[in-house]
Amino acid sequence: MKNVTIHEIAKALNVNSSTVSRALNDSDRVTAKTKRKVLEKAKEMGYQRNMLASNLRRKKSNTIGVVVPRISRHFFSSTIAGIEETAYKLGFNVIICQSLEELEKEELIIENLIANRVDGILISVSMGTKKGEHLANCLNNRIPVVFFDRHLEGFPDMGKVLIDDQLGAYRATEHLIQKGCKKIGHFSGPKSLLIYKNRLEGYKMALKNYHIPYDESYVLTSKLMKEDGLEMAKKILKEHSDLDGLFCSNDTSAVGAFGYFKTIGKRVPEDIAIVGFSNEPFSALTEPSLTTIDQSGEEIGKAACTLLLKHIASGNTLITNETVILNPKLIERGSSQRQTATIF
Amino acid sequence: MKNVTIHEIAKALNVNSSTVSRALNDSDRVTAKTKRKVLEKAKEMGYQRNMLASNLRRKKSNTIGVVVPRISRHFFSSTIAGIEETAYKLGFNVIICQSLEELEKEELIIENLIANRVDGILISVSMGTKKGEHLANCLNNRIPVVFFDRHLEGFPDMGKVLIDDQLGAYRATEHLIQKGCKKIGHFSGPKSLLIYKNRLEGYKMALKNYHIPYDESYVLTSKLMKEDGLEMAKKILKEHSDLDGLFCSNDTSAVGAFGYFKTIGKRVPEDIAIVGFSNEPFSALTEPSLTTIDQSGEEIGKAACTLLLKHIASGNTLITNETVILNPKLIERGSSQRQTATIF
DNA sequence: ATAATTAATACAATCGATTGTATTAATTGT
DNA sequence: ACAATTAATACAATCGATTGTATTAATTAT
Repeated sequence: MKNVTIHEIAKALNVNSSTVSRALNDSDRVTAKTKRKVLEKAKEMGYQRNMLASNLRRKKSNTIGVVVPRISRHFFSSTIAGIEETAYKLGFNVIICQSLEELEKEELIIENLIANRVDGILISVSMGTKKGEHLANCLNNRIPVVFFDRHLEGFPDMGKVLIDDQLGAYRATEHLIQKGCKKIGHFSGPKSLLIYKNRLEGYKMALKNYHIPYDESYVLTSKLMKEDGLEMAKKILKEHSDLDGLFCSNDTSAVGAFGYFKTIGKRVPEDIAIVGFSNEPFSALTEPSLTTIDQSGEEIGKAACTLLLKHIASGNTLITNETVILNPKLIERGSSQRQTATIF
Repeated sequence: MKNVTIHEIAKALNVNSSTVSRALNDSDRVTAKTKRKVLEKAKEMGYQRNMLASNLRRKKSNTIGVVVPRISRHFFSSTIAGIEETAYKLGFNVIICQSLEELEKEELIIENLIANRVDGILISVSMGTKKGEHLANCLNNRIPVVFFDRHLEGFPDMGKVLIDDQLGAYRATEHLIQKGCKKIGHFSGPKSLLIYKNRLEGYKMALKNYHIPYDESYVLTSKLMKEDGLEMAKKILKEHSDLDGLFCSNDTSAVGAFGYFKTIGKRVPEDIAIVGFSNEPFSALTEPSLTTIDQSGEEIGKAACTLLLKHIASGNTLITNETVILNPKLIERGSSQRQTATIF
């Protein structure tokens, strides 16, 4: 069975293919009656518009490319959910690609997205991405780029959607203080990553604001795996048996600490209140459930996609350093629900 | 800056665009010297091949469409990872779409994939998908379809990659028996879904094989949320205080049961051993960690993609009911590690 | 040295939809 | 009723790459 094109329809109806095209696109240059006839015939013949041809002619693909390090990470998949929802509403398709944290693959992906003439690109760069020539190349091809979450410095012509890590950490720490904690520890991550530096800053700032002295020995650094959490919990308790609150830079390490506290009979949250960071899906499932900071991947995705589509719609006036900073949200759960110390 | 096409390159080098095209495609109809010249010029001019034009002409998009209910579910995102890896190796692009469990959206997606002339479609149908006209329509357009995980009955011309749920459940139950459990409960899901029926069957079969009488009252049914797990745990213990093993049809409900057992002082695994199903990322993080059945999304994705690409490569000889059934794997963790009862 | 063969490149049609311009048909005004 | 205007449709070029066929150049054979 041959592929049905507008030309077949035109022939069958004895009209010109341009009329068919206009009818299918609901142009006002064609009568309602003709439209009806065309639509009918199209359905009858099982016509499926060829987007390749359409896109080629219009020089628009109505498609945006999304590049993330790894699709199976919850944060990214929820980001994608947000992007998809937004794009979908405006009739855009989404091509999703994963760099697997490798610059080389990321470069290939970008090359490919350009070749496919996407209308724009959303990217959260890989850990291996130090330089951004491949991204600059997008702009050369008049394809706007918006970073979300992980971004590169020095690209003023690209939009950015970031989360305020410092604020998130501040809120987490403040929450612990408001729950009556006086001796609050902090598990930090590799200082090479900006997010962990910012979270540490937020922690410090909250302490300062509430007149709690900052003590370096309350801050431990690791890769924040579950085992690290356990080890750090052990270590911090040995040094500070009076610990009554803990703010972890991610949920995984919080779960590790959790486990250790339980084995030695410390109760959570009665003896030690815990707040994590990220709101991983499992943090609602722990016992007690884990208070944490929600980065809302969905929100980030929506914001990034909105920013990108706005610029596409504006006919690609280059994005001059437009940066959206989102506020993370505290998700209060069991691990921090201790009776507030009565002050009066 | 104008978009560079093969024609610009041709003009610049004073050759014909067909020669440029062939040079770029490394055809043997053009001299090595000319190829070199063309490649050089192409790079110099910043040429980016227009895939839309190429695909239109070749009537191939080198792209496959993937449709899943929800990208943020770990199982699906790991499936996609497997698909991507396989497709990528063979030079195929992947368009990922989510139906959000709605037939209507799924239909739109399929429509769109056909319009974009994808070379094939991989789909795990939505819960709302009862009929498959939209999928039949793919075959009408000579686009092969392969189901993975969730499939529709009555489509002999589409490939299928499934997991043997019954076997998985059998292994889970057998494992509990081998760990010395005698009174094994089972949390089942909505019986409308085949997977839960099959898991129940596997549970029964294991009991039978090991001469343990099947008792209906040891099987509870729910939607398998965390709260359901907690409730069911409470209920089953009330009726059967001698419960010493529990096989849950998913990890989430297992975590719920977990929590309840702990609050009433039942130890896991010493008093009650637990096995879940799915190997969600959080199941390695619970305390103790959860023994479970791994469905290996990656494997399924790879298998499905391989099957599809095989048929695309074969020039779309229709897939006559090729079905691949994968074996789930038992992941032994803490929640089932009790000393094996000495028999002698 | 010329015919025969092969290699290298040029020409032109094609993929299917879109769109500016031209043409014909229908409507309105006077 | 005829010109003027507007509505509806037809024509033809275009998007950029591919590919079968034709042509020219280079090589080999006789």
